[in-house]
Amino acid sequence: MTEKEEFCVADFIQTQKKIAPEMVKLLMDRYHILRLISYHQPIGRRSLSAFLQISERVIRKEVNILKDQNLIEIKAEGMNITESGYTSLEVLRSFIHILKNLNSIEEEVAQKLEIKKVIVVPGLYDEDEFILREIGKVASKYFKSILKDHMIVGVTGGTTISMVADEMIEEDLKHHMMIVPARGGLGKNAENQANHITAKIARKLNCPYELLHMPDNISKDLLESLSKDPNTKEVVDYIKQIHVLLFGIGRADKMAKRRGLSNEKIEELNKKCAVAEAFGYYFNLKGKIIEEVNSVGVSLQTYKNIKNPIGVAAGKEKALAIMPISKLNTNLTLIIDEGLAQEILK
Amino acid sequence: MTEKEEFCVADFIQTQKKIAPEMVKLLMDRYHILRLISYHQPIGRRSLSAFLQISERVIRKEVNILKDQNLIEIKAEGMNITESGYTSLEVLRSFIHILKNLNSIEEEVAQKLEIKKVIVVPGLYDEDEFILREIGKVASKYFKSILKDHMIVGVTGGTTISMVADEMIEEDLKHHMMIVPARGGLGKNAENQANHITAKIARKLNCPYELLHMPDNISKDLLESLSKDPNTKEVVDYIKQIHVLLFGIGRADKMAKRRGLSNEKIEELNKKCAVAEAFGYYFNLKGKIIEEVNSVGVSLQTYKNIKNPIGVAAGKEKALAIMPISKLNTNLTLIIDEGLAQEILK
DNA sequence: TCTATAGGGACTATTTAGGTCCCGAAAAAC
DNA sequence: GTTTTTCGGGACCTAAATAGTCCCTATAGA
Repeated sequence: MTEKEEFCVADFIQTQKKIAPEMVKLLMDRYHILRLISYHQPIGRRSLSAFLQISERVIRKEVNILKDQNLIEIKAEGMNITESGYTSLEVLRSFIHILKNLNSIEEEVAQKLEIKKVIVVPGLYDEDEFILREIGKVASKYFKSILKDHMIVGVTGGTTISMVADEMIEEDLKHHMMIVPARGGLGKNAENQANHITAKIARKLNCPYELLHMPDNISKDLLESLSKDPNTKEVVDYIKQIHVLLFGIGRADKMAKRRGLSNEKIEELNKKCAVAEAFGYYFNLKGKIIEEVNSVGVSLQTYKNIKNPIGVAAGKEKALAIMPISKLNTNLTLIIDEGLAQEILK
Repeated sequence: MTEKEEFCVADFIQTQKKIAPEMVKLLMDRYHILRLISYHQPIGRRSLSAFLQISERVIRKEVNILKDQNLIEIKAEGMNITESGYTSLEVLRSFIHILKNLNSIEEEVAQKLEIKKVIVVPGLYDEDEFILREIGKVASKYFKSILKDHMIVGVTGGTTISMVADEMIEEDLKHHMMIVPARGGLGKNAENQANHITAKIARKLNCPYELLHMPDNISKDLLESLSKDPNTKEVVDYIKQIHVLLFGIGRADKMAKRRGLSNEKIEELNKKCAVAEAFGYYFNLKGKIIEEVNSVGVSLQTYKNIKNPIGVAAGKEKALAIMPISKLNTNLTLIIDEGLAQEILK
């Protein structure tokens, strides 16, 4: 969809919003119902009602309409979304985007943070954890759209980026790319390791990939000796040439905990007003480096030169962390949920 | 709006139709109300209710919503449409077009008649005479869109084409065109004369024009002597070079009456199954010429060579007349109302 | 000045939407 | 194989929104 087309569709939707304002709520409600069914299928009336805080009777009415339109199937074991329902959901996503005027919010955020592009996903992650899946869908779509031949792609870890990988639709792009983890191992959850995500994305896009077999948090001596390992060296060389970096944005406090820093260290970071963590650096609100951890991953200098950094984040609590990160590289594309976008604009 | 864009908008509308089917009636009703207000303003609740066959109470509710959206203004003397209302109406027109799937009907009609292009205007002229104004709007827009520099444009008479001229929006196209009447005087209504319409369109588009000072129906002797008149000759020469012809389509019987033919002649035409009249010729269903009237206007041969003939017609009764006319020149663009389109497809 | 038509208020009848409970069937758990 | 849970759907009643009706006052045009 080009910009101009979207504008034209926007005209239609704005006019409709004027002449039939009731429709907004109607569409949103049904969208939410359909979306939830697609996530939890097969699901029953009562569970839906509990999730959405809409009375069972109303759910029943709405669901019957969706059934009449062949968007869902109702069986004894619950409701399932149909093929037609899936495609409608896809279209509705853009619909809601325009309906909520998220385009202008995107522009505002981009302007405030002085970065290239912002994509806002409708919904509040803080109130609905499933928004993370939406973000994953949108981010993976955008990520795939900017991939080109012979690109070197880096990915970090974290639940958010893990979701991006999960929601990525398999597709053989036929590009000669290389996907590498942008940082070492961190924390205990195997699913959210950069290595694991790297492999998952590479499998979905049918791409070659390399893994980084070392912890993220590492002593200087060990870092040097490991760097002599030819395999590690290869990956580190790739990292230095990354064209596209898909990364999650972390709060300083939470990352410090996950890294297992000592309580004194955490206290110190707090005192110095560290709000964000990225690539082994801790930043204060103004983007100043407060603490630096030895890391084999992307260095600050490398990051600053990346052509296409894609930051993904969900939840209001990330607002402060985003501020300094966006100061590092103006090429940044940020993919966030609506709640976070509102928080940033405050 | 390009084809591709329309397709995209159509996607949105079809999806919306699925997920919120109630919206169709809602939009249509409000569109009709808004349209009627724009035609009759200032108009009151009760008159609107009588026109639309909707109870006064319902009109009142709908009208209040339109007022809340600033689409209309309500004063003591009646309701008036606002600027915002006008632009919404414009967008809604295309909206309804897609909603009713008129694109596919247009294609069907074009295929059946084997002509270049068909534009179907939503609504039934036979049930709502104001549809003629809609047709006028659409036809004048299309007419203007194909005009180019140095074109010679011909226009015929009739109520339909007169409406096209009325609804044409003034605009100085800066083209060096020449507008001429495509036929002589006919009948008694001054407003509907080709001359009058020619002058009106020329004034709206700020173009030079010529008039044809002679009756359409003329004896051979008189035709020859008048043709020697230098002014007449000039116009006749223009007519032979017409690039764009804007013409109405007439039923044989009605045109015969308007021409003032004798009852015997009319009877004769009836016997020979004349259904259509154009440029002084009477045709049967198969496109065969049944009767030829001496005429200074566009000859059959001239018509067949016109690059851009635009035929405009409203009402089911024109269906049979359209058949033979469309056989004469495959470049024909036909602009008709929905009811007539349905009739043609029967 | 009179009359026709305007919008708006108010009350009532009617329809529709929503809350609640129950039932039999079918999975799921045991 | 049996029990338990969860499913959709039917039934019924109340609350609420919607629509019908009538009346009033203001205003524009004859």
